[in-house]
Amino acid sequence: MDFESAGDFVDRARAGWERARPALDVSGIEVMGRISRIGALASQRVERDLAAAAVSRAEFDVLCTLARSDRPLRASEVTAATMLSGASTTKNVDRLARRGLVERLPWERDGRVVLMRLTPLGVELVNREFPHFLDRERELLAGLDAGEKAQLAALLRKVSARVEPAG
Amino acid sequence: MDFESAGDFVDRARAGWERARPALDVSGIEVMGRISRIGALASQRVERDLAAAAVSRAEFDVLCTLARSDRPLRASEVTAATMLSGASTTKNVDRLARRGLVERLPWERDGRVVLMRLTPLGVELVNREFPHFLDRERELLAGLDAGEKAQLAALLRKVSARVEPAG
DNA sequence: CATATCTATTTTACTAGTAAACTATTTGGT
DNA sequence: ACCAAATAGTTTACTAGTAAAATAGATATG
Repeated sequence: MDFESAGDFVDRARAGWERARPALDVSGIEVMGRISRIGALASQRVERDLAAAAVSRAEFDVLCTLARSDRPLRASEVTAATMLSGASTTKNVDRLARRGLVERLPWERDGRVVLMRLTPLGVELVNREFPHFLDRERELLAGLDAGEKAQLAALLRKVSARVEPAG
Repeated sequence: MDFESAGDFVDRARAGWERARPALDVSGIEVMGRISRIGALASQRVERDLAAAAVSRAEFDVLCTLARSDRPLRASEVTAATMLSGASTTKNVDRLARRGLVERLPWERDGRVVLMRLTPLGVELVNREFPHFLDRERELLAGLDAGEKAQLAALLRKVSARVEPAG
């Protein structure tokens, strides 16, 4: 097998390390290096797709989090789902609320809490854009057959279980 | 199998979508959703580890890119490896050069090009920190045996081949 | 051999994200 | 009931990243 032609970014990085630091076992980057790289590339593509709807990736994450919930969510629940800081949630929701895509509600049981939910306009945006998002994700995985996708998902779930803060 | 207890973040997201939008096939998120989530969590951990050396993740990426190369690299080559913009490379290298970890060289064959390489101090930092980085990556994958890691790496390489811009 | 065009990097002006301080509210101890 | 401590969210002050303009050098064409 021709090394250069078969190699992706991580194969090249690994070859570099093995030449530069032969004593180190760098095999660990085979998995995490690819996860970082694929994640970053996928994120860029999705961001470009979403430009049409004039929402950022982070804003879309907020919208999707609310869209798949069967009840209004607290700001802190949205923060946990999006992996951004609480301050970012405030900013993103401010912007989305100004555009009429999301609304804030008080919670009668605790005045500190702010509940958030999609407006009809927000629901409409998600109904329009989320299918395109799914198409893009399917396209990124088009090199794998159904069995490989299932295997990959199962292995990643196993990693996820260990990496998730509360898991 | 108890659904709630087995689920990671993506299992919960998928269950939400299946309740909220039963008509959509959201199985695509099983892979890309986990890649994004694991990537973001891993990135946070690594960033925290690197705080000890007072370098950011992005700066460490620059240092590692130079460390594994057998020749000085152009600014544009560093940019391609780090997945950030050219403007970011300038900023990161400015900071690293100010700290004496990296140096810029002119290239006699083309005056527009800037070559970059580690200083001895930069080499030292990578020699000290890169092993910790590898330890962290190994720890994140501790839930998998060697065969599973190899399988996961192979499947990710297949995705990578399709997603890489020039692949 | 000009000079227009292209290319590599840096600079500028701006946006997004964050940690820490702040505000408002609740809770628990007495 | 009162007040200290804890909690939820927002604001502030700052940093990192970017797109587009600017700079400087190379290349090609008449």
